[in-house]
Amino acid sequence: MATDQDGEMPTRSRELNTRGQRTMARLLDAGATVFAARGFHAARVDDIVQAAEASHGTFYLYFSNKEDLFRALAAEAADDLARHAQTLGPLTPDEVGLEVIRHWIGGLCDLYRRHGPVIQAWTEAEVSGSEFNRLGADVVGSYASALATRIADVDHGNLDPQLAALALVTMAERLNYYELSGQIGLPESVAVETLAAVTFSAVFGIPAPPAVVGA
Amino acid sequence: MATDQDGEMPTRSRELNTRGQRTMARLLDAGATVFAARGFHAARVDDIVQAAEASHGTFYLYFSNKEDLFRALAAEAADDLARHAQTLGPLTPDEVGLEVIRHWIGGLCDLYRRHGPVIQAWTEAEVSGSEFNRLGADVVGSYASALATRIADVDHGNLDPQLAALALVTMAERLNYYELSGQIGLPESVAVETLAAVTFSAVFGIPAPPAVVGA
Amino acid sequence: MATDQDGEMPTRSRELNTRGQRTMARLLDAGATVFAARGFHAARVDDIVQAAEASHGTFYLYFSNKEDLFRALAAEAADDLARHAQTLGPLTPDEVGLEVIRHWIGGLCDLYRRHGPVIQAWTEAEVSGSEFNRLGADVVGSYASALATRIADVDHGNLDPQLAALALVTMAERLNYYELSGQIGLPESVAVETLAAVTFSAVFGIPAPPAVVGA
Amino acid sequence: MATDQDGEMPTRSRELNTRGQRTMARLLDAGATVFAARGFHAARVDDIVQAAEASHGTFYLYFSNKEDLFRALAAEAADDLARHAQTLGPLTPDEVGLEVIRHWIGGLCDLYRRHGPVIQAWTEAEVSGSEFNRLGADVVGSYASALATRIADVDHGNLDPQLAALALVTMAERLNYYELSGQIGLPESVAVETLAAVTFSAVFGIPAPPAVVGA
DNA sequence: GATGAATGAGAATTCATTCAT
DNA sequence: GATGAATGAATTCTCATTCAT
Repeated sequence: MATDQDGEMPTRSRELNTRGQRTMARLLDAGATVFAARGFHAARVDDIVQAAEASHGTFYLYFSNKEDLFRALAAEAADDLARHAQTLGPLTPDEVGLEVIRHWIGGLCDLYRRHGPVIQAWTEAEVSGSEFNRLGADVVGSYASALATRIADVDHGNLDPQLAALALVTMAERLNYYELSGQIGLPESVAVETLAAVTFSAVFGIPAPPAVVGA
Repeated sequence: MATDQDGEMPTRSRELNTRGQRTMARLLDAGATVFAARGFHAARVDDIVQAAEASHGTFYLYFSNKEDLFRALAAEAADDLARHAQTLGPLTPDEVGLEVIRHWIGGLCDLYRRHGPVIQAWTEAEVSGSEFNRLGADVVGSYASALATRIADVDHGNLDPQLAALALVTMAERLNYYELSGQIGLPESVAVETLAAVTFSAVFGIPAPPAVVGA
Repeated sequence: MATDQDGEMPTRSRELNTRGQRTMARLLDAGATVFAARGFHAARVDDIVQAAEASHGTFYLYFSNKEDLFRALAAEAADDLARHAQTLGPLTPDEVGLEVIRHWIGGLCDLYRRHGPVIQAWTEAEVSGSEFNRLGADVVGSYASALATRIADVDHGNLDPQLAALALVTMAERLNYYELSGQIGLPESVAVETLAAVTFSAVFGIPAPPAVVGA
Repeated sequence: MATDQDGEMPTRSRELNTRGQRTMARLLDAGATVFAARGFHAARVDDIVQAAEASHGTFYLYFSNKEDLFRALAAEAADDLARHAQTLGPLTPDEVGLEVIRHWIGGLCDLYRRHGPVIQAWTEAEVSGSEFNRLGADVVGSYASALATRIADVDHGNLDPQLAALALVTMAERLNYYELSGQIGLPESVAVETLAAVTFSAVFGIPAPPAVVGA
């Protein structure tokens, strides 16, 4: 009756009682840590298992392989980001509008920081065409279309809203990446400020109002 | 040009006669192809050797390992890019300035397209701290400081030139990445136009002059 | 009846109350099913446990391992067969003698069909020298000596009764095997008829009397 | 160009020079030995590799897995047997006919003895429906149809030629099996004699002529 | 009696690298 | 210069069995 043939889904197919849930959580945490430290490819199941203080067999009780665990982490990150992407309100060419942008990008940066390791690992996770590429593209797409909608409302005619939105979003994404990867070290607040200012200028074709000190 | 950082150097120390040069070229080509197709980690020496119609032994005659070959490809790409980064001239708040930006970004896009596979592979090549990360950061850094210099010349005071330049360069880089990876398909000319317009707005705080048809 | 050959005996030593008996029966049934479906080696304890809707722990409450459960099934089959082997009466060179043979072989076929999965699995169960080989040899031996006795009674001098009996029994066994394994599909009645006719001819050196229609 | 995607065929895809051929032969020999000693399931790649005095890696250079090596051995055995099956000439109800049968069955026994380990292992190799079952059924089928043709020529009307032939062939096969597996020890010559006599009786419905001493 | 989470030894497989020819 | 057979360390994954609840 049970069609036991497929490989992928030891997880979530079983009702787990408290002990099991805790073990699974431990494995997920360990996974996040290890992926962050070594990247997806270099991470060995053995590393994760050790970090989680579990046995090899236990790992495969909960996940069918390294990718399966990673998928769980990635899905969570993608959900959080996609949900946040929708929160951008209408934009006005004034200090209020700038604050809206600043707040939205700030939220993006926060999430990036929280899920950074996973996001970076999924960039690396597989080559063109993998499910993780799609996941990444979906997230970027969510942000881009949210922003595109607001740009289209303003529409001063000089920009393709879709494309401009995409460019601005990738800018935010990538600056976060460089910051997180430690290759370039800058205070976050400034980065958010800069990203917001560039976005504002691009959307309205005017300089961003001067930053209010202490904002 | 390559300054042989370490102990690995079976080659380039030897004068190669014609046959040897051709074999080496074949291996480099094959490497570029294979890295493009499968990414750095998934690429096996065996793949490269087969694509080059050479033997395993031959590979190790020219390169000390997979990374060594990749380094050669990456160094070439990095050189080309770093050289091009320097070509940005002074910017003016008019159609001429826009054209300068457009041309510079266009060149960047061309190079990205030419060396794309290698660039993507080096993003993936290794995690935080690897020599390839440094290489990538260096390239981005070259572009960013070239642009920062020009922004500082203008200086309308609302932006940190370093940071804004960095943001704008990552935007260009990342949009190219998405275009190349096929996850998002858009006509190049438009992308260049959009990147240039956003950059122009950011630098001068005014809308980019309308695009001249056919530019 | 089972004389517990060795140290393994978590069960059968204990009086089981009704619940326990039912659980054990469920496990035995599940075992038969799973061994039939996947063979001895490929059958996992997990498969059996799932089929029996029991837990892993429960399995080891009743059997010390997979082999132990299998032994129980095999012993039952072997008992049935050995008992039936003894039921062959004296043979006469006429229609009555043929009917005796036919009936005996028919019974063998019935039992083979009932216990087929287990019989097949024990063929596979282990290589040369295992206890299951011995079990199989014993069963074949029982049949062979029963038949040998009757052949010796007739003794037309051209055959070694032991050997001929063995050959004829293996014939019956193996034809059943092929039929059961589905590799060759033939109506049972015909198979019994053919086996009986060949046996009759071999024993008496004359053709079997023509089959009575509907026999 | 090379469609490198499938798993199964490192072998025979490469032109092997002498060294390679010898290694492959060593692995095949070792495989036959190990399969004979432990059976298909219990045989580990490691056993084979040790017997062949080769390394683990070398094994996978020539075969994609244990099954692949076994397939090679099985195919050879099946070929030999299928070819021999065709060599049965017309049967006459006299000493000559008996000799023909005796010779044919003798050949079968010889081949069984030569390829016995493999034949036994393939019986065990996998459960219902595997390619090895089919192989076995094919071989039995070849023998059965060769014999069926000769029985049909005689046709004394009391037997279904197909079925009788099948029964007689399985008898020969299985008696060999028991002999080889050592569960029952008998001099070969007698076994052949008995098998031939039973077959002769079944085909012609008369006793086999007395064996000529020294035949 | 029953459960099912945890264990860990064991087996398979891959692939970078070496080396004799 | 070139070859390709051989190597073996590293890694993944499976499954019988135990044990705390």
